[in-house]
Amino acid sequence: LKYQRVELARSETSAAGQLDLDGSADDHYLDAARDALAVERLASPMLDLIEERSMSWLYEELERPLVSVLARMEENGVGVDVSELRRMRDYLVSEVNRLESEIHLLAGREFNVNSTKQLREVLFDDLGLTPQKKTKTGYSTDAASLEKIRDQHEVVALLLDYREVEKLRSTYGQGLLEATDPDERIRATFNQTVARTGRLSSEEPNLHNIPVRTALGREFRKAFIPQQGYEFLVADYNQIELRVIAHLAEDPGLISAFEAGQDIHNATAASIFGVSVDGVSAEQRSQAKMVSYGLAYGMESYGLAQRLGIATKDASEILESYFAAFPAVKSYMDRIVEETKDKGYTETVFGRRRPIPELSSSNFRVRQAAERQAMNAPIQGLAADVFKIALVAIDAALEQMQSRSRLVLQVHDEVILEVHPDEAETVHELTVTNMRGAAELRVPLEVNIATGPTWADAKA
DNA sequence: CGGGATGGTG
DNA sequence: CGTGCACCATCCCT
Repeated sequence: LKYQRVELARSETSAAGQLDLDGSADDHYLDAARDALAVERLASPMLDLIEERSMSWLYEELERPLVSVLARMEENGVGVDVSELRRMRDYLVSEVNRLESEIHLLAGREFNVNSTKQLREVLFDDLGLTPQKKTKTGYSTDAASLEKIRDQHEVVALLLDYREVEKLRSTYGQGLLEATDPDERIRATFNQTVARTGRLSSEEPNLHNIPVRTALGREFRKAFIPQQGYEFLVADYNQIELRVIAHLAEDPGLISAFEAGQDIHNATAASIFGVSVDGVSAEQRSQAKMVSYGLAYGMESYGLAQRLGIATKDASEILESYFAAFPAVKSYMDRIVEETKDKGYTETVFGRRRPIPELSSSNFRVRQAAERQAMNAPIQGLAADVFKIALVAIDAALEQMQSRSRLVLQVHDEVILEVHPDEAETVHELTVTNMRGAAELRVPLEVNIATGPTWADAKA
């Protein structure tokens, strides 16, 4: 147990024995006593460090108040419709069984479909299909690789279906039921000090990755419900990371698109492909979306090509067009990498730091990964700051009005409340106001908001 | 137990 | 040559 200038040696724990009044010494008490001692010893030097690094606002006004907000959310938990969950699990179990049998039939033998090792043998040895990329242990069987050999054998499409259904069955069907308390609520742990960018994370269970992209997966959101007589209110930031990029890069084109309230992906596509905003095709909009998000993470033409299913050369042209249309974004990315190299860490306007020492690595790959982190951390970090400010403010506003409505979930840029009908209008209003007003960026913050009887229904 | 592969979210 | 950030859970396998 060691931190900076303070070290609490193992021997110190013997002093904790003094708390053991009845003599029935127990590891549990020793641990608690050691924790208490550690806090006592660490508080002062750590507060000094916070002050020294000008992080007092971040700590006193944001992170510390957030502790009790998250504690309340954890304690409340979120309601689930257990019979709906069971129905889904049962359906998924039967589908998995059906697909497994069909796969065994087509493969010509029984094997564990969940074992990549066995699956590899079946696909590439028995059936002689064409391997795509490699992993550390052999040929890859991931979805992208299977997609490329879909036409070589009819079992491949079934495998892709199987993977989707088995994922939903195990992680969500079975997993969420096992995580449900007797009062039919799920209580996750929200970690405040795990994600290096300042985001929150959720574990046991992870409520930050409940499916939404496929129709079948999205069904799980129907099982998340408010307490009897209440309604869900879901509010999320519209394009917060792209707005943060516009803010940080001070890019005139991005800023004016957001100020004009344009559909940002349409506007981006129009700029990249040199067409009018009305003349953007669905494919162009979709490609523009991939470019916008990809670049926030330092994606290169190869990666873009993989995701768009086009030639690297074409992807490279699209990227060039993007940076030509939004030149400030390019210079911002270059600038932030250099700055981070000098300082050794990235920093958000609210003072949140992320050290990135690997920027000086002699290993090219490590250094390149570090550069991408340096590009991404200020963006994801500032978005996280803004979101946390809103969360604390919403909670304070609810507290102040002695509300019966309460926060039950948050997912990076989205908050979910269960709202008492009498408070619907007030809570709607305070949620939007506090989210929009969380920070003053060079572009407006917009919030989508909707209500409904389940998480699935509360989508605008 | 822990690493690797895979895949779910923002 | 390798190729997008941040997480967490499940399953296999050693």
